[in-house]
Amino acid sequence: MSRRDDVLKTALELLDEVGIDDLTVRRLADRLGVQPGALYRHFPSKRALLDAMVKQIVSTASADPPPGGDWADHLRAMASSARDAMLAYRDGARLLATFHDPGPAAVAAFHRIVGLLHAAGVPSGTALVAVDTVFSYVNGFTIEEQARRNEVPLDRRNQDFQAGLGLIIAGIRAQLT
Amino acid sequence: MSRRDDVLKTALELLDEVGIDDLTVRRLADRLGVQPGALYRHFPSKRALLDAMVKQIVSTASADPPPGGDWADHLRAMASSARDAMLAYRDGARLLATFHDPGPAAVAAFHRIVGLLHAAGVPSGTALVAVDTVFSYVNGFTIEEQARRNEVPLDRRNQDFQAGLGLIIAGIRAQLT
DNA sequence: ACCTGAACACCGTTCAAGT
DNA sequence: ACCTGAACACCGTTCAAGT
Repeated sequence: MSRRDDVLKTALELLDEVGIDDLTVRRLADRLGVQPGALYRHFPSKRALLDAMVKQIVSTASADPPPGGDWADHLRAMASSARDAMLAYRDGARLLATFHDPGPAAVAAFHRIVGLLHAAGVPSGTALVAVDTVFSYVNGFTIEEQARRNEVPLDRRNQDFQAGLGLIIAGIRAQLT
Repeated sequence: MSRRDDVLKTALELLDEVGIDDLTVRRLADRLGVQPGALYRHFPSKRALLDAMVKQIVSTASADPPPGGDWADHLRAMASSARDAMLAYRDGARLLATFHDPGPAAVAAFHRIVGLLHAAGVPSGTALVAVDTVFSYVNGFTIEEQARRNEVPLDRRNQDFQAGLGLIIAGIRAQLT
């Protein structure tokens, strides 16, 4: 574990404790027992640190499809996995939303699920819209649930999330030839 | 026009020019030709100013349903109107996402459209999920399109937005009794 | 009623210098 | 390689004092 990884790990812990608005270079330095300027030996800027945090969070969203599932199962698994990754840290969804530039793994996963829908009978244009729509929904839903922290119990939020997802999947199913 | 309204109007102009990350009390004071502390005569905090900006933006989202339209037309009109309100200012969606204490007008509009779906044959639980899903989608979509500024032409974004919305509406339609 | 002047406790960032 | 010390240009906020 390099010092850089140590800084990154501590930054994620701090994010989870204080939220993104109070995630400060100086606070992070304090927690590491170091002067603020010392962090710039490991990351060229705060933005670069945030990017590394995003990359770390995104990497936890496993893209493994459930074996034997149909396209709807894959779509549900992918959406749930994305949401879970964001929920793992306080303000995770907001952090990812400000970030632009999906990594090659995310792009690959995106195209794979689009191909799956196409193979299942959805016109490829519609398949693209469908996957985009699901991700807009996941991001919007998760940002909102994290904004209202603990206001609604997790069980209920999970239920609502699946219900909305089911609605979109029903809409996709209606486009099947 | 009170001085408070003048400050609010200038704040919205500044937001549109520099974005929410560079919207600063000091910059705003500078533009108003005033010392930073003077703004606290009109708003108790920056957060209160942002809240007022949100309220102003939300108020432009007209809740008038199109005359003679069915529930799908109403839902489309409401979703488009919400998106248009956010698009009116740079980072509008992000600004609304961080706060979004829905005013009584928004709550009323929400319940009205839920009632419409219910009257059209959607079970009331499903109607609630449907409207929530549409708003999660609208927020997620608009945050993303504003994050990638000008990368995609507006015509294309409008098309994509309507396509995704159509998918969700098709899903709702599939739940009609 | 509205603003100034001046302070306070913060912020991200840079860089010569130390080990 | 990693960090200190010290500075720089910024933040939001407060408040006595002016008009």
